[in-house]
Amino acid sequence: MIYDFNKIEEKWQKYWATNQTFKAENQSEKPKYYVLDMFPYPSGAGLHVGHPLGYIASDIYARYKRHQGFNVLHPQGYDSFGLPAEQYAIQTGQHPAITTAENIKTYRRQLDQIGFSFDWSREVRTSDPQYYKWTQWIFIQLFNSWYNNDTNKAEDISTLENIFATEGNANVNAVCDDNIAPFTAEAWQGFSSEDKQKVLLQYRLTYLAETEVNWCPALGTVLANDEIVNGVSERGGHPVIRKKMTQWSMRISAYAERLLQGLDTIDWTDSLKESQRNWIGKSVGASVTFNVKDSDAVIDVFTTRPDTIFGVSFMTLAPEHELVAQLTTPEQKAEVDAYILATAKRSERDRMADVKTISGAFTGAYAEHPFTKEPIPVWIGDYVLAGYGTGAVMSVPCGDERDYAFANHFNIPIINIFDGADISEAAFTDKEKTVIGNSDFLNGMNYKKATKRAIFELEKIGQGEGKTNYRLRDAVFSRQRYWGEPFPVYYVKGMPQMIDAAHLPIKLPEVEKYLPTETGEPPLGNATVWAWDTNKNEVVSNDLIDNETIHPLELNTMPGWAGSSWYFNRYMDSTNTEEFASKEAMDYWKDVDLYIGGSEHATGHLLYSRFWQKFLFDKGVVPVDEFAKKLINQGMILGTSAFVNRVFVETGIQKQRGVFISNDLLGNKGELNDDVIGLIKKELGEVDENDIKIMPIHADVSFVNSSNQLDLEAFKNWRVEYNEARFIKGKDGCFEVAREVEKMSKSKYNVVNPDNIVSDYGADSLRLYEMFLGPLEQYKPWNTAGITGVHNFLKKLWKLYVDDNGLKVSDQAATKDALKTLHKTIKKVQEDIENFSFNTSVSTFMIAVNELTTQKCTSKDILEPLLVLLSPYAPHIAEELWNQLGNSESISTAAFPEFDASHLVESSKNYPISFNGKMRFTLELPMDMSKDEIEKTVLAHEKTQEQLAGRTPKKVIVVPGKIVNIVG
RNA sequence: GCUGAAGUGGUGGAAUUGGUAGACACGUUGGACUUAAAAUCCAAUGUCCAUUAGGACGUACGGGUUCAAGUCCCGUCUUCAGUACCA
Repeated sequence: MIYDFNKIEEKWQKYWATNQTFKAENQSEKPKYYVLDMFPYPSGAGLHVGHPLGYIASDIYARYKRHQGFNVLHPQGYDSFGLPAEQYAIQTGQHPAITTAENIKTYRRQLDQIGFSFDWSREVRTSDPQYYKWTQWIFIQLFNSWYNNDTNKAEDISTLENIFATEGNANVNAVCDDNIAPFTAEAWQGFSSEDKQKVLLQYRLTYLAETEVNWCPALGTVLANDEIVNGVSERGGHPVIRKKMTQWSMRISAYAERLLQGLDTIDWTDSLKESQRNWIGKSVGASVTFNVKDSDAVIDVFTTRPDTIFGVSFMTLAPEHELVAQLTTPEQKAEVDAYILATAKRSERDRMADVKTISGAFTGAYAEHPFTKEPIPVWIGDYVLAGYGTGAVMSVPCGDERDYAFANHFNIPIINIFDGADISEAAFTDKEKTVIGNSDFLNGMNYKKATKRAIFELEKIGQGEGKTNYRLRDAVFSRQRYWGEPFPVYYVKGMPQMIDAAHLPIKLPEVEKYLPTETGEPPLGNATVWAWDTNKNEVVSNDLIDNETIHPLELNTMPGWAGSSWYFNRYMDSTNTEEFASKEAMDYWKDVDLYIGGSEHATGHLLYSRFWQKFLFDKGVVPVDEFAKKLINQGMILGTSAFVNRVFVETGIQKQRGVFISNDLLGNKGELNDDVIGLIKKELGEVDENDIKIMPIHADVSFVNSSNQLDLEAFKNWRVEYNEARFIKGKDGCFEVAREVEKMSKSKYNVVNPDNIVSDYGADSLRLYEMFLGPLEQYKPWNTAGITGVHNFLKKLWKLYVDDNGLKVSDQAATKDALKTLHKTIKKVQEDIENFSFNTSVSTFMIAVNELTTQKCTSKDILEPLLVLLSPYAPHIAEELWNQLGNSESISTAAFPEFDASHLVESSKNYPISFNGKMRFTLELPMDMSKDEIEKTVLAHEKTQEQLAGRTPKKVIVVPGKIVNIVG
């Protein structure tokens, strides 16, 4: 009987589906364990071999936990709103829901054939109205909440209204917009409904505000900071500009401190926590108020170095700062205006790329030093960012490199306020070695003391206080797209109103075109049935809008991260129509025990999800305030791209035909030698050698064999322009390509599809091989050639159980050697799984099978438990053999074999005998031999005498059970 | 610049507490079987020297600690990822 993997795998996949083997129950006597993958966006290209890597790892863990007796929740779903489906809709007119459904079908087929133990009964799709109903519901909860700094949690907006009605807003300690005008209780009661709504909007956890956003004209939408890479859009690489727009924002900044503190309570990778810490960007310092000479205006700054306040020799405002126009003197106006215009023209990208150029302008105004009352010139400069702190800094050139450079450039005096520091060449920035001088009451103090004292003195004169600043900005939540969650929002007199949760979901309307409207409104502006009837509580035609009972609906949709910020909770009770998930289900499953996904989500999905979880926790909706206890990042599988070297002659002949040269004819850096130039001339005729250029061009990796040789016919037929291609072949008559490791991507023609691997080698081979490639978290290149190794292993394993006559497993008692092999394997595999070191356990299985084959082991006592060990990794073959051994139940819940150390006890050890630390020979000695005896035996040995060649050893180190080292 | 991760044969990688560096695979070479090929099996395979016995060198580089260092300490270099004037 041969190992017919295709048949076996199909059989068991069917069995698992029919018997709902992996369906998790919300009640169980067993302890719970929740294993989650980051759910995929179902793209049109389908899965490539890189995608399942993390899924295989989590599946192994989930299956292992089932063997350990846990009730395991291991769900899967789709993050199915997104840009590619919409772009496709724009191009083809095909509704994104249709393409999305098709893509999901492909994904499901591909996932099923790899044999994952997902509980598909809990599948979620973010674009399903039954799912986004609850995304909209959460949005409403956020709208109806404010953040109370006194209780340090989100509270219902009604508690805030009560405070306003009884005492005004003077004593409210809330996270809110800047510059909210103070009002009394009487004033509040006198406000119109619109005025009240305007005020409340400044406190709500999601709010409408005019914000400067990253507008991408090519995509017709706003992008979040983490959707922009190097100044261009992450998807598509289109340019991004700054633009002011009214947008929904999420007051994530309210949770900055808790998001930071929470990191200490969760077991996530250090690098990931570090990126979140940097993103939150906490800095402790002081806010300082500078009065302006001859003006009522004051300039607020934030500084982390209040101890250097006597070193201030100028102030710098961001060019966009609101006071600039007011402060600029008539004499300086022309210069300042010109500077503002120049910086506005520079894109964000230019400003970032060009850090070294110092530029700025003097406003003509002077601020007043809070203590010395000396005048301080006020400058503007684009090294100060409008978006951070107050958009203004007190410049201390002696203690800050940027201020130093700026002062030098514009010949502004530099005051040295550090004792014993040399600032003739550069600023002195070492906080630890700081001794303040030339600073009145701060003289002689170190950084810590001086900081405290400076804040104390500032508070005394009412011109400053200690302050903590966070870099984390509120997140823009509106997108000008079609394929996203609609907001449950309509507008009355320009003020946003929430639709009652009872009427959710508000479904996406049909539109004819998925592009922005001609007036520049988002795609939903094309919808003709997109108005809210407040009497009937339903969406009605726009024609009926009367602004009395029928009002326009919001035209923006929610961003990609909306649906993914809470899906892990929905899996706990995904079909619930009454609640987002039942309390019982959430109390049982609580949180994700193991979350596996890519590190690219560090400051996007993983931060927003933690924010929403904390908010929902504050509202009593979820039972824990961190959603994932442990998180592991899987590395990426990279593609090995193939390049054909195209010979290109600058004068332009031969262009259309294309002449290619084998890679082995070129030097390491692609250089040409005389012989090769001769060959090229033979092919192209007389050309000037200096005009010959070699251009590597991507070739599809499927045309290339494992020896890097190109299938010329396949390449010629690939594209019309290559039909007539000519090839200068290499030394062995073959045509060789150059190879390079790159990200796996369709555009690089290096994608390897798992479907082919599964049909050629089977899902078990694919699973094992993906794990065998290397440590889970590492980036590593894919090389299909190596898969024969694990495939051979499975064939060998099969032969251990089955031969030409069928099953050959016997009831014979296990030999000592076989027991040792088994228990060694149990120990190692268990340790490996718990350390997520899946690559080494594959090796361990190989060693076990090699050993048992040598031992000619047929004992059921050995071979049956071995299947349980293997089943998380290669579940199909394990189920099949388990079944053939006479088990009627699935292997998936069989108990994990118990390790018994007694089988590993050795009676002797093959000691390495070293001389001066260098191993020379080994010597078999009994384990119970004493140290002295070992030393005596080793010294008496003839090989030792040979090594010593008459010398007397100075010292002999004996570590029983480990090593003997002779020094001398 | 800062932060994080890493650097071991031709390749992927192993060595969990300092104790036989290169497990396990791929590839390569040789052999068996075969008319041949595939499949399978066996053997060799870090580099260099040596007919053998054996020896020298060897975990990015330079130092150090130790009987013993891929592993610990100090310094340097390189690669990858994230971040980017954050006051």
